[in-house]
Amino acid sequence: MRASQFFISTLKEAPADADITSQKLMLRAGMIRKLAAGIYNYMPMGLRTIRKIEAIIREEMNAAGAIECLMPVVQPAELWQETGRWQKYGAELMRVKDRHGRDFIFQPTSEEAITDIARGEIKSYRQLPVNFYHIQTKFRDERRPRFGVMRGREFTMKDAYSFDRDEASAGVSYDKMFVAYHKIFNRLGLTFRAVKADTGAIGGSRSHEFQVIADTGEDAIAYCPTSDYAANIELAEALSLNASRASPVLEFGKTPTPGKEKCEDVAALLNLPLSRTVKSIVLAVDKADDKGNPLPADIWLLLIRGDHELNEIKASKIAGLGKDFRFANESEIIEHFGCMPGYLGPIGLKKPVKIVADRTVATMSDFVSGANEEGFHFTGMNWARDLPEPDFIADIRNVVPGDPAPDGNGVLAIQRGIEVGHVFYLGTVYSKPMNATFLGENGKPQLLEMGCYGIGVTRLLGAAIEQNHDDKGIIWPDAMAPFTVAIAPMGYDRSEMVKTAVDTLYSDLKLAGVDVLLDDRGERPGVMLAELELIGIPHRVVIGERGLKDGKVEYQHRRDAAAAVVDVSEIAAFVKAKLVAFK
RNA sequence: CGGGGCGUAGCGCAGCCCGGUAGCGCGCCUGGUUUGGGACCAGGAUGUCGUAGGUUCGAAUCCUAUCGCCCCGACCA
Repeated sequence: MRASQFFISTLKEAPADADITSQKLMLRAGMIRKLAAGIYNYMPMGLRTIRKIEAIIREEMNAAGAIECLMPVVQPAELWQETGRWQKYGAELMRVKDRHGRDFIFQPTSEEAITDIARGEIKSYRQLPVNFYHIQTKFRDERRPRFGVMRGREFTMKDAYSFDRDEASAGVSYDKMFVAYHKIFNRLGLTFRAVKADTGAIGGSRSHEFQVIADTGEDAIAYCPTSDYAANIELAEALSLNASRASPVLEFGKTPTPGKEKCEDVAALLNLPLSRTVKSIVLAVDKADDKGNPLPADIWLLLIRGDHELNEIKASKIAGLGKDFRFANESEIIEHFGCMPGYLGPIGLKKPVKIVADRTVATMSDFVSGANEEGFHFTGMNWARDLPEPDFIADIRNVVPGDPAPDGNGVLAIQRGIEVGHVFYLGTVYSKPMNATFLGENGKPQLLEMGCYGIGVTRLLGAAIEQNHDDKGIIWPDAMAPFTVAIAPMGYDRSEMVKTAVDTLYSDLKLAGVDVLLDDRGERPGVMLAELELIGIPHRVVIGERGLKDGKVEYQHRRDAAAAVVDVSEIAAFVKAKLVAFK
């Protein structure tokens, strides 16, 4: 492609409403333009990258036996009412009425539509297994769109849905996708990690997220460098840090701690490590009588070691506490503890509360906790001796670096990631309400076993940039780059020597099928080079009279600190040898 | 949805407090000189100051409403 025949539109300064690096760079490089909050135009440069990502996804999905189809963006409400998601999905589901007043939605995902296809078309076990996918525009009316294309409202997603005769077969389908996803993200040239993920309301055990590693990621990943354990921190299991509970050594006592409301302050005052303190977190679960009138909320006390953090997802899995807990308000706390937050603890309650101790807390001895009296903490507290054993012992904290790995093969480390893919075993969650059945070998109808598999195509652009950029701009992996090679002529229109060398290389690379951009716009060198770097084309050849006099041109990878001088006669072969596609 | 902030030229911003001819940098257009790291000189174009009301002789500026956008949080997965 000649740049003069293409559309390059860069910005020296990023628009003020861009917040993160990838969004700023995509705007500056002219890949996207914002149309509304969370809604973007994809400019020619950006679309080239999207198409490259899609092509790789298609190839690998097809290779894994999935079959492409295309479901509409606008779907009738009835399907969503069948599964109950018309209500459950909430305001994030974009609803629209047609001219007759009939309800439709903009698809945020396509389980309903594909299940409707499946129940109509799949009649026999002989048609199974089958996996359909499409690459289609999604719309989720996010409360707060942000991070550019990484959390937009409109985005492109590849979503695949597998149908199987039984759970064992569904597991095979799942594993195929798991492998295909590794191939896709490897081919895209990204550093990523497949991590165990929370299965949320759907339940079940099979769910993995594919996280692109980047410090700016929204998700925290716990992994074990010496084994293959990796999980989203929401899910990563925290073992007790004490092998067993040590025998009490200290006397139980009350210590004045005026003004020391945080564990850190109390530990400092008492000259104890933070790991000897226990913090109290008070949660409430609202109750109502048969008529829906509110009753006093159930109050729960969660105990976490002073240097740990509550994991709300884990807490929500405690029987009785459930998903609908909230933090208790001040009056509830005073009513049950007789004290304001800051000095709360499990001893000396005014009213009974349910006490949950984190696994580590349950094995602590001689610990420090609030005395339920302003300005005082208890020290030398011991389970059984000074207070009853906790009602519940559970894993309710986030793992921290250095924790033992749950698989017993080392210690955990934590890094941040951007979720770009998710594979999920669904079971019959959708086939059941929609009555999607097939006839089994026994001639009887059975529910289809399903799995779903998503890849955020447009989010991948942002994730790749978050992972691969420097202060000059984007550094695309070869497979995603809008152009793989840039030729930067110094004086294309002024020097016959330059023009000849440039044109020769350009046609040679084009003939070889390389995606090459010839910058023939006549920009000054500084502008041209700065823009090519901003756009992030990974390979660049600079050709000017200065070098050609000695028969030399320059090659530089976007990550190289300096250019390599290459014989003009060898440059085409030299470049091809550098390309991932030719390796 | 709660809290905070911002809407002035394509982009980045000043002007607003204290009402009186709408500005700066970049970009853009024309001509010239330049051409190996975001050139220089000369000339030029571009705004219903987000929108609608109100106050006033007079509103970008003060008041009210409204829309849009951004940030933090909550929510969602």
